[in-house]
Amino acid sequence: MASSTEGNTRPVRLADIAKAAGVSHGTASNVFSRPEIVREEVRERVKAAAEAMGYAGPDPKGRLLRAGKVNAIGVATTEPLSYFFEDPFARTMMAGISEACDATGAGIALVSAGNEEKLAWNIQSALVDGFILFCIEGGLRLVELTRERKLPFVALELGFDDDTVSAIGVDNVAGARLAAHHLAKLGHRRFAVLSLPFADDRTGPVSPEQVRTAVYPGTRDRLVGYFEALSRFGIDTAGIPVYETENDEASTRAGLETIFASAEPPTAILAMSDRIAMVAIEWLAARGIAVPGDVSVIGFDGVPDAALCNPPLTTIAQPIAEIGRRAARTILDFDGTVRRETLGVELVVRASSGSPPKTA
Amino acid sequence: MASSTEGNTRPVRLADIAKAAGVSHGTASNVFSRPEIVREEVRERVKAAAEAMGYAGPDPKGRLLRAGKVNAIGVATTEPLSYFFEDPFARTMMAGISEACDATGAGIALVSAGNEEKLAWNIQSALVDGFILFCIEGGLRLVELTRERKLPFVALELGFDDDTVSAIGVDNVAGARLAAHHLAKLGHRRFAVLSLPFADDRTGPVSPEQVRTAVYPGTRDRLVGYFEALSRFGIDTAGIPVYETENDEASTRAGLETIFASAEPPTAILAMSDRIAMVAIEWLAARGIAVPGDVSVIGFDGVPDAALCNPPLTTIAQPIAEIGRRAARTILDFDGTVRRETLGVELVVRASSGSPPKTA
DNA sequence: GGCTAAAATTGGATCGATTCAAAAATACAC
DNA sequence: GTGTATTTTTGAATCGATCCAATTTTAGCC
Repeated sequence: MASSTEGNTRPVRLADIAKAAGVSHGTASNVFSRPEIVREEVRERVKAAAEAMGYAGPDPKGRLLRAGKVNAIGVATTEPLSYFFEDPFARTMMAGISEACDATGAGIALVSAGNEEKLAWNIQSALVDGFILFCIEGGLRLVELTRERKLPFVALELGFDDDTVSAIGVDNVAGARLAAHHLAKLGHRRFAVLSLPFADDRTGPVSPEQVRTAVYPGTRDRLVGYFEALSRFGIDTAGIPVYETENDEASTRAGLETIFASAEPPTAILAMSDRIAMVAIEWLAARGIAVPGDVSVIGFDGVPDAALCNPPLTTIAQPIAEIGRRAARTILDFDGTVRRETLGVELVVRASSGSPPKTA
Repeated sequence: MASSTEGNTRPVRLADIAKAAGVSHGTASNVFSRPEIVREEVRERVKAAAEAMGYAGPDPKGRLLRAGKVNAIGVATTEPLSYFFEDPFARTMMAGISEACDATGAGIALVSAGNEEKLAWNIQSALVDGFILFCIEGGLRLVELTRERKLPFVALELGFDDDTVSAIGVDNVAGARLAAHHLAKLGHRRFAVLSLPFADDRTGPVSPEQVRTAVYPGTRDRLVGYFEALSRFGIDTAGIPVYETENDEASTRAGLETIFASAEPPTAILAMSDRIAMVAIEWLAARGIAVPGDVSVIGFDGVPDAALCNPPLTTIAQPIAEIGRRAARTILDFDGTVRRETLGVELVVRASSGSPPKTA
């Protein structure tokens, strides 16, 4: 109905209005991209023609090819797209990325896909100037896929061992050491670890052998840090149960069931993420186990929610938003070099950790 | 250093490897887009040439121009980009949009900008097949800007009066009626309204005159709903203080200060968003005013956080994620028609509302 | 009016691919 | 060995703009 929404046939190109206005396509182009260099009378004539023919303005598809730059950065993950809006860690990271993008006026393109094949296609065809990779599960594959594009990219979080890829993350060993040291110093001697995945698609108790061959360096480093600190307190780390979760509710609960089925349950839980820690706190509360009265819990990440849960979570805080900002800048100001940054972490003591019970 | 990251000179085009492999560019193109139709021997030769020359695969920029479809939908707002990841309402909406996009393999491009001019440019140059508009402040302008692109788009939330634009939202009048009715039925007689903006860049107490000329229909409708329901209880709506906030902490607090400075403060607060309501609850708690003992608070939206605050918030729940899903589908399955949908809302009674105090 | 400098306009080349009708190569049958 | 059917390959046309060197117009001045 309305003259503006024909919706059917619509091949109005710049060349069409150029012809209609009786000027060359060069001039027509200038009317839109550098209006100041075309004579007013001509400019108005072209604009009028554009208006009359329902021209939508220069099509960015055409401009893109010539210009080369998209002015958007892609953020990719193997998780579903909703991960970006639901996971607290991802959200905080995205807020940091957003900030850097806002500052330069760049856009953000979210890339993800259900299956491998679609993911590959989506990465190959994403219209972006570079990628930030959320290397959760399948991070290695994600890096490989992205490398094919030969665009700048930076891996987040899991410090990739591969020195040829740019990465920004934290010192996981140091952070984990801080966490374990905090609890050991409070007097704890019986620990359990609720871990992030060591490799793709695994879950369950972990043997030392499996730890050694861990695919995800971040997970491995955190465990190394825990054990290093505990060893210094004379604790036999070989006896500490390590349960691998998928950083979700179901697998964490399963881990807790296993761990607390033991004859000598732990008085302290080292959780490799705040999400795991918060599920643990909830599970313990539901079982009538006091936190930190009976069991202390420490998380890892320092997501905003951790301060709000009950009791507030003691955790190792990463500068999440800052990592995001730096990642975005790495792409935005790409200079052709590999950039690997390790940021510091911080122990944030809240109410979920305390001395072990006297009876224990 | 690494052969893959030269980063400097890199104009390897499909045509280059075609020449190197001694085939036409048509055949070279087929090797990547329809490998099954080219003879194996040739296919391998071309692939080898591509590998040798460090070809990154067909550049999507080139393909795009020919193909026409981007396979991504743009989500635009006048707020900063971080809004998508920080605001609970936006997040829930985005989760719904994500779901629909995941299902069809489409990507999401986030569009925003600090100032008007940049926003216009970003919308004009966004590489997307259509837009979903978060019409918060400046929604009208956003719609105008987007209309220029002549791509399918749908406005969210604020039921646009303009019947020529597709929109998905809820029945604000009905929802507000539900809210006011709930509180009035509990016995409340002294109300205050903490409102969303009525027009761009405003804040402060609102006169009836201003309400009538409200620019944002959503805000207006909610107020109409409140007043309608209260009138039925014989309450003089003209005496109800309406304070316009910007849906943020500062302006909401300012509103509360004003409202509770009155000689006869309200026993019930009608907040037009959960965010406002949650700030109000916090503010009241800090002043030692019991919720719902002294003052009842009801929100609007039904964001997930509302169930977790203390006390849990009574609110009017919109099917936020469903709105998002439908909006995305409207773009993805665009058929050239204007689509306007109004979804139902639901009163969710939690602990923030109760009978007014006896003394009042 | 004639001349020069400055401003505006032109139109071909380019960005990097895909498409498709026509031509060439190969396979098969007799 | 020839003719037909089938599979491959070719190369010009197209997608929609921007850029820029060359050309044409206009402006300014004597």
